[in-house]
Parts: sequence; C-alpha cells; structure tokens
Amino acid sequence: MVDHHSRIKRSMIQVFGDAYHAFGLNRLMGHVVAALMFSPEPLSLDDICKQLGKSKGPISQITRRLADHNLIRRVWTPGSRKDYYEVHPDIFSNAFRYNFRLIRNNTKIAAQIRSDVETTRDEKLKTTQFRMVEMERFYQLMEKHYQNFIDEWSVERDRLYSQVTK
Amino acid sequence: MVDHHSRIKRSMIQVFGDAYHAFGLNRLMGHVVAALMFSPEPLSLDDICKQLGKSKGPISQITRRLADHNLIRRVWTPGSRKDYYEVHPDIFSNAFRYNFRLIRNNTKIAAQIRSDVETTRDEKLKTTQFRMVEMERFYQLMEKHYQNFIDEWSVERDRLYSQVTK
DNA sequence: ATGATTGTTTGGAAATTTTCAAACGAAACA
DNA sequence: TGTTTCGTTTGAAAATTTCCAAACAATCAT
Repeated sequence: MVDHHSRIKRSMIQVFGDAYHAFGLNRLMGHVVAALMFSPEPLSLDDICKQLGKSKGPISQITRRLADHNLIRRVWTPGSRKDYYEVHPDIFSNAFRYNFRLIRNNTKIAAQIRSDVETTRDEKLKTTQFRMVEMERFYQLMEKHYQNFIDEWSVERDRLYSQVTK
Repeated sequence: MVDHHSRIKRSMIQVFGDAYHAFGLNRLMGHVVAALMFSPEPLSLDDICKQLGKSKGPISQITRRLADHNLIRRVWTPGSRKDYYEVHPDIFSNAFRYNFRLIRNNTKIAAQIRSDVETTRDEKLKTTQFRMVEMERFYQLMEKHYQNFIDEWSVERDRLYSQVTK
C-alpha cells in the first residue's frame, strides 16, 4: 500500500513552495506553511527542520517572518520547552492583507507623483500627469473591491466554521 | 531653477523600482516602466539604456518580458530602424491580470489537494481536507471580486478617457 | 551554580539572480 | 556584395539571496 501521508505531504510542500515563489516570496516560506497545513498538530522547530531537511538557522528566521505576517502563530504547549507552531486561523486573509498594503502603497505613489507634477505647472508633463491620474483611480477602485472581498469573506468564513462546529 | 523633469523622472524610476521589487519582480522592470511612463513619446532601446545607465543586454531581455506581459508594447515608427516602446494603454489592468492568473492557480492547487485527500478516505487527513476546503472557497470568492473589479474598471476607464477626448 | 535543551544570531559558503561586454545575427542601405 | 546599424544571445563577473554550522543566549531542571 502506498503511503498517502508522505505522498500528499511531499506534493503540498512542492506546490506551496512553487506558489510562494511565483508571488516573489521565499520558497522555504511555502514549504513551512505546507508542512504546518498538513499537520493536524502543531510542529516544533525541530519537527519542521526534520520534515524539510533544513537546518535550524533558516527555519528560525522564516518562522519569525511568517509569524510577523500572521501566517502562522506560536502556540503554547504545556509540559514542553519547545516552541510549537501552527497555521494562523486567518492565514489566507492575513496573506491577502499583506498584498492589500502594497496596493495602498501604489495608490499613494500615484497620488504623490501626480501632486508633484501638478505643482510644476509644466505643460510638457501633461502626459505623465494623466497617467498618474489613471493609476490613482485604478488602485483606488482596486482598494474598494479588495475591501468588499475581505468583508464578504469574513461572512463566508463564519458560515463555513459554523457548519463544522454544529 | 530646479530641473523639474529630471527630478521627477529620477523619483519615479526610484519609486517604481521599489514597488516592483516589493511585488517580487525585478527592480529593472519598474525602472523601465517608469521611464516609459514619464516620457510622452516612445523610447528606443538606446534611449532607455542611456536614461537608466544600463547596457543593452538586460534592457533587451526586460523589454521582452514586459512586452510578453503586455505592460509595454513595441510601436512602429516611420523612417527609423530602431524599435520604440511605450507603456501599454492597459498596463494597469494587464498587470492585474497577471496576478489574477496566480490567484486562479491557488484555487486549482487547493482543489487538487482536496481531491487527492478525499480519495484516500483517511480520517487522519480530515484537518488537511478542511483547510483545503477553506482555501478553495477563499480563492474562489477572491476570483469573483477580482472579476467585479476588472469589469467595473473597464467602465470607469472608458469614462476617464471620454473626459479627456471631449 | 551547573548542565542540558532550545531558539537566535552570525560569518561565510553555496546557489541564484542580475548585469555587462562581446560575439552574433538580421535587416537596411549603399 | 559589403557595410552599417540595430537587437539578441551568451559566457562570465558581480551582486544578492539563501543556507548552514557553529557560537551564543536564554531558560529550565537538577
């Protein structure tokens, strides 16, 4: 009989690593998240190291970064001196929020440059000005829909969780 | 009197580079886009090289990548053997579409793993299964709102352009 | 206090990415 | 056909990022 566990776990680690990499993040972040996603119980730093075949240095740094972004969290475990980690209950929306910040920054960039350009009153910068107006509106609208999404997700998520608990 | 042009151009190149980098993309992509955003007229490869102080190798590769993603486009110029580039009229939505593809991929990843887990009928994988269900729903909902945004933007954009031309 | 166990920090090695210079190829012109 | 002017490709250098091993710090147990 095939070992479902290790096969699926391997696949998850692989695929999450690729996905994180595609988003410009460290592959290892995806690997750690996948390992924690797969495990029903929290994992210690050593567990993660062993499962991923990496040493403690990078895993320690990556778990901190992930915890800083609220994608995973440290969980207190009685009767153990080790730190245990699990995926944050809001991992998906928290990852999204990080992206949201970047979008807001784009809006600010456009507004700033537009304002800069407009104070010069230079006719030659008209094209740039228009482009920045378009950029600003684009990201403002995007912010609006991002907010809609977050709001609707919080409702949807509650529904999903209430299905499970009842 | 200060040279508005070079000051604003420098600032744009800097800031766009940082923004692209924050999204996990090559800084140079942001630099090229900024240079083209700033210029009312299309720029040749040599123009871009000179403005950014880079050699032709990387600029040639970056412009191709940008053109592949439809962020910039080659524009035909009469009486010149050079290639000229300008920002794509739909640069913002095209950049967004690229991100959209990554999101769709996340939905597919979740669906795939969920399906894998479910065929094993292994009780120990219940936690993973539930997490994948949540992940799939999250990104499905996200796709919906992304689509809403794209649709509304195309209306908004038409309005913006009709304001300018009239 | 001392020793054992665990997480963090750090200096440098390894790997990856970025960049350039030069060779190359293609197209336009003479 | 030969020459010039482009853009692309390529091999290696430079820079950056990732990673490990070892030193270190902190905490708990004895």
